[in-house]
Amino acid sequence: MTRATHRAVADRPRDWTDGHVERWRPVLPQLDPDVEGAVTRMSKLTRHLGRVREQGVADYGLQKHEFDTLHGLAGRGGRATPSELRADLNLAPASVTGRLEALERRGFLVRTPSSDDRRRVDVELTEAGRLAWRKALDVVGREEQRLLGVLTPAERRQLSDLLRRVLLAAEQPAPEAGAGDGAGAGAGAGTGADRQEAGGRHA
Amino acid sequence: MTRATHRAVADRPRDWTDGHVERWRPVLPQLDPDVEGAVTRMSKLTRHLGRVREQGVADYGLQKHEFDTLHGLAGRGGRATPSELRADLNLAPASVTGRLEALERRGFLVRTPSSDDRRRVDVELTEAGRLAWRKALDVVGREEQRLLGVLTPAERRQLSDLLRRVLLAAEQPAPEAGAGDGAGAGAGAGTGADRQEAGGRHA
DNA sequence: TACCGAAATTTCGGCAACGAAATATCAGCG
DNA sequence: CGCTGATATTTCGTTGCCGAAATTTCGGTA
Repeated sequence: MTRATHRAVADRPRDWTDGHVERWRPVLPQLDPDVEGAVTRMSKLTRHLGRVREQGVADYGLQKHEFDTLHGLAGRGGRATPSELRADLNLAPASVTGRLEALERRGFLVRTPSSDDRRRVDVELTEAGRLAWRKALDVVGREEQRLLGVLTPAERRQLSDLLRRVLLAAEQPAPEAGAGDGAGAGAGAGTGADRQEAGGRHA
Repeated sequence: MTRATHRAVADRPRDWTDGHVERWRPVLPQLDPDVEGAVTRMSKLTRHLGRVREQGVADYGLQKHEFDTLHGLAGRGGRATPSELRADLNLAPASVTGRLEALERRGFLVRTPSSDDRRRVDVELTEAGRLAWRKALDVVGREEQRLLGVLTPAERRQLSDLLRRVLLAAEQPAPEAGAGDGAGAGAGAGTGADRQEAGGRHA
């Protein structure tokens, strides 16, 4: 694909990540720029969206994590167990408790012990909760749409498909290091750098 | 590798996100599955890599955020100012101070007031720091390589390119809500769900 | 019925990140 | 030279998240 059938690489506009990867080149030449670039961009984008959510949602008296919790709950139809939320929101169990407690105090949801299985708790969105969620919803979605909107529908599909394949690999247990060990690997050292929680505020 | 690029949609293996998006469908039908899918997957992948970094790096006596800091420093050739690190790692200024202090105590870096501009501080990687970074490096890169390795080089390039276009949009100030406003938007509500970064903790 | 391992949720202790304000220094200008 | 606004970094106080342990309940088995 070095074929350069279309536009020369140099002509394309560069984003922050291009510069970032370039700075790394001399330090770790064996690093694959596309692996590095893709991973870094995903991190930055995730971060960026998080920040937007934080700000946009603030106008409705919510914090990002509060909105996310309500959102996760709404996604389950307004009813869920802490365990389901824990999975959807990708949190430690202890964190779920904290979030639910705060939201319950604000009257956005109710927790009731499940009669069916008394280890469980049923979490349910209240009318106030659904309303708060609803109002903040558009703001959040608008940014995702604005960003992903620069791609054609076909390209979005393509992006999503590529990512699915990567994620399927991620969902597999990982083959235990041992093997190649330190030496070989050669892999692109994970830029860890900006990635990680640091990630995304733009520019 | 991975030759089977095409295959009926129905035949393709499903990842966690497929189920997630599917659950959302009835709640927000106007949501674009590909926007939602892509965003969710990026978030999950970022999260996953963070987790791997956390674990892998632990074998070398480092925590994710410590490694990331050393990594960012190494990426600048071993010398940088707190401000540069703040930008690369995308942290609040206060967080940088905390990280540097901890790493300095461990002898992985040194901070010295810049003689040139006395507001500044020069941060420099020590030999011990570079060594710790170096040893943990392979572990981290291996996972990125494993995951992105399921794509062909051309596909990786494609992924990186698609993301660059999205990020370029993100790097632009955002067009101030007001405009189209509420109505349209319809966009895919930010699944907020698992997205959002918790912030890493130690091993 | 009594017991045992597994599962769901909460409590506890500690840590890192953040926002805001403080401190020190620089650069420009009358 | 001394004032003013901007920049770099640190300090302070708060908060959410996490890991581990505790608690309660379930499901199966003798």
